[in-house]
Amino acid sequence: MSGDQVHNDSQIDTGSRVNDSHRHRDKHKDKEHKHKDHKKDKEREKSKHSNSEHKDFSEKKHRDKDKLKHKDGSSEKHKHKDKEKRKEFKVKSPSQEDKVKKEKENGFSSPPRIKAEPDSDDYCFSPKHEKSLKRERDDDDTEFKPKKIKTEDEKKAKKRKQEDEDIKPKKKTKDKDKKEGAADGKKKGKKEPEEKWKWWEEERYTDGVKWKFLEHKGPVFAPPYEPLPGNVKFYYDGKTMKLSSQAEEVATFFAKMLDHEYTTKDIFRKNFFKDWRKEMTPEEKSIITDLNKCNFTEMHEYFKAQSEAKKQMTKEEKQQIKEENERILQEYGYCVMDNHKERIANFRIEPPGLFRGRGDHPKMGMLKRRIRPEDIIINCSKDSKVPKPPPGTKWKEVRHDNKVTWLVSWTENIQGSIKYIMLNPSSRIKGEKDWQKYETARRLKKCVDRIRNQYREDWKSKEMKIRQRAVALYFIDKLALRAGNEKEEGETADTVGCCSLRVEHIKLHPELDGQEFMVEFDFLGKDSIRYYNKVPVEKRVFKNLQLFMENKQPEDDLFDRLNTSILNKHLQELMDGLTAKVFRTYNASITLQQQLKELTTPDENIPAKILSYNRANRAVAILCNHQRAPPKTFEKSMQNLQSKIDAKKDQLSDARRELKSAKADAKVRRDEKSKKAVESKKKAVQRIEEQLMKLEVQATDREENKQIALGTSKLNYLDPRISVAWCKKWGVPVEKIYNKTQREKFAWAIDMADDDFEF
DNA sequence: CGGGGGACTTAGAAAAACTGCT
DNA sequence: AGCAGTTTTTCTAAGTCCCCCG
Repeated sequence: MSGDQVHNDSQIDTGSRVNDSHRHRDKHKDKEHKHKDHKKDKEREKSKHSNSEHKDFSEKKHRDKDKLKHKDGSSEKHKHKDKEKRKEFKVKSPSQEDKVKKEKENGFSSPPRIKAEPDSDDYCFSPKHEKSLKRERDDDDTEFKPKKIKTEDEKKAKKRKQEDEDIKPKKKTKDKDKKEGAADGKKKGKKEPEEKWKWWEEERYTDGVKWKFLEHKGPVFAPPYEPLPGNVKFYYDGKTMKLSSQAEEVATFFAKMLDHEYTTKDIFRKNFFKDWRKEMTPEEKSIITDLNKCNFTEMHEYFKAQSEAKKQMTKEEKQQIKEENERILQEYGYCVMDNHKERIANFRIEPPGLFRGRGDHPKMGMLKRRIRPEDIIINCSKDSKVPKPPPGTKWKEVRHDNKVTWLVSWTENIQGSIKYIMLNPSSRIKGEKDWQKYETARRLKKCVDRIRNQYREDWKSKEMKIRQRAVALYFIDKLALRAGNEKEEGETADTVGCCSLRVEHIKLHPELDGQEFMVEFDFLGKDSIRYYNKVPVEKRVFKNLQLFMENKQPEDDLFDRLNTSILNKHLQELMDGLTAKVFRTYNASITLQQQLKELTTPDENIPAKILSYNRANRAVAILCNHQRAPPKTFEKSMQNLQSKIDAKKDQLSDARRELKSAKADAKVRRDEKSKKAVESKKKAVQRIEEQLMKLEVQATDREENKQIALGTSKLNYLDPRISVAWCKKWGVPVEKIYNKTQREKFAWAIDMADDDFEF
């Protein structure tokens, strides 16, 4: 952990980093000039500049010189094709695999080190289970009731428990009833008393198998299109025009978005119009030739009125809708996987609409078409009840693939990618993976010093490729950059990650703001969020960057001999399971842990502790560049808070004044009653002071959080056990840190982390 | 070995739900 | 009760990484 400090210092700060240019849709627009042929350019560049590249690597010349050689070089690592080891859960050849798997922490093979409990040993599997898939769907080994046993769960460990509440997959049958949801109608009041299934105390599948039994009801489709009432007109070129249902539907998509800025964007309009015309009848097509002559305002008004009306609905009506939703949730929102009822994340098929990518997306405005049953692939187990397609339709395919976790998939028409319906984060299948992710990051912690030393050595390598790899890895480690896969030109917004950085994305300053060897980063990352940062780097890195940039055009790749696949292959050799993103997880979690240590003051009250927690969380969010648009109501809400604070201050001075006079009074009168009065005034002052403090803390927290999004890191990067341990250590209720959903997702951590957990 | 497909994680915005007033 | 403000949930785009194929 000591080794981390070095890094952490630089990682934390970054006050300068978040700037107000939240998302730069346009910023790079001009330079976005034809990267079209960028890829080819790159090749060209390589040969063109090959000389310069070599000058430093004299004896390597022949090696680097021509691409052929170059390729050989890379093929070295290629031989490690036997990433079998990585594939721990894959079907393995029994022999060599065994030793490998030993190392696996939550790795689905070795006895889970879970609570590191001494007594859990006897529960370690005897080798024989080993390849057997545990978790048969023995419908009834219910016997055992996992009670709350926290510490002495030795016993629980040995047997697999089965939650009483979980259903018996077999018998569940067609109870479409489910009115129970509606029955005890009173919102959250429902009973939820059942014991939760502790999947983390069970054995895991060791081979690629993800489940043995899977049954579900299939997806919920988007409601069919309801044509507009006759009085809502569309006008073309000033004249009213009745559209065919098909064309009208697409028109409504546009009409609904009318007050969005992007309906004014050229690309959006162009893409929309093109796709809209495809939906028109030949007549419509011949008439409607110019989007600018289309008038959607009546439609737009109509939808506004609709949503207004919806808000005005009576309580009863709203309640009814709510109940209907609950019914659908009960019917379609759950599946049975291996004896347990699990929540599905997104059981509704995405409705049709106009695609809006993030940032400057070349496909914005295109029509996202309606998904029909014929587009849907169902995945479930052979012995389950296969979901029925809506009457008169069929599924595209029903398959039974238990090597994947999805229940439903379809191909989306904008990018041609596959979309899935999968389980909720609270499910076993997601939770195990999440847990495993943090275990991998903790393994990195054990060898990160070695890896850092190695890449520092590699900065001096004679091979260009290795130097590039080493510098890129340094950025990934120090700055928590994403790997940066290459993307297809023209298919998506122009964003980059580490390996895909271009020369134009960094500036070198031999000296800046009084510091030497500064690198200024400015690029659009995932979701077109701008990354802007000025960092001092080591001299060697700086020199290398100069070298990499020599004789290149701004639009050339900075690391022209590197890509994520090369990098990850290398990482895989350094540590089993290591990939670029593990560094983000590791650095995020270790930063949280270290910041919590640093910021928590033992005798502070709970609100102050929570502020410290949020600050630690914030340090991570800044490191990972998790930004958000400042809430529209931010200024106002800040003002409100401030006036609350002012009011509270007034109240406080009033209370103090009263206390004073009560004291004086007591001094004079010296009776019991006045003494009591003093006491109560004192209490009041104290109470108000506390309230004031709370408000002030809140204000600070909010201000500091203006454009920082904490959620992403909390949900995806911070080992929840660190937070849970911190809560336990300082007596902060875990609900203060995690809301209900989050507690469900992190149930495993809440259950297993003690106050002394160390990442 | 490079390109593409596939599966799964990570991401911020928007919608919906909730809360605490007045 | 209606709201304004805040928090939670939903939504789905956009990444990562692996595998397979030719």
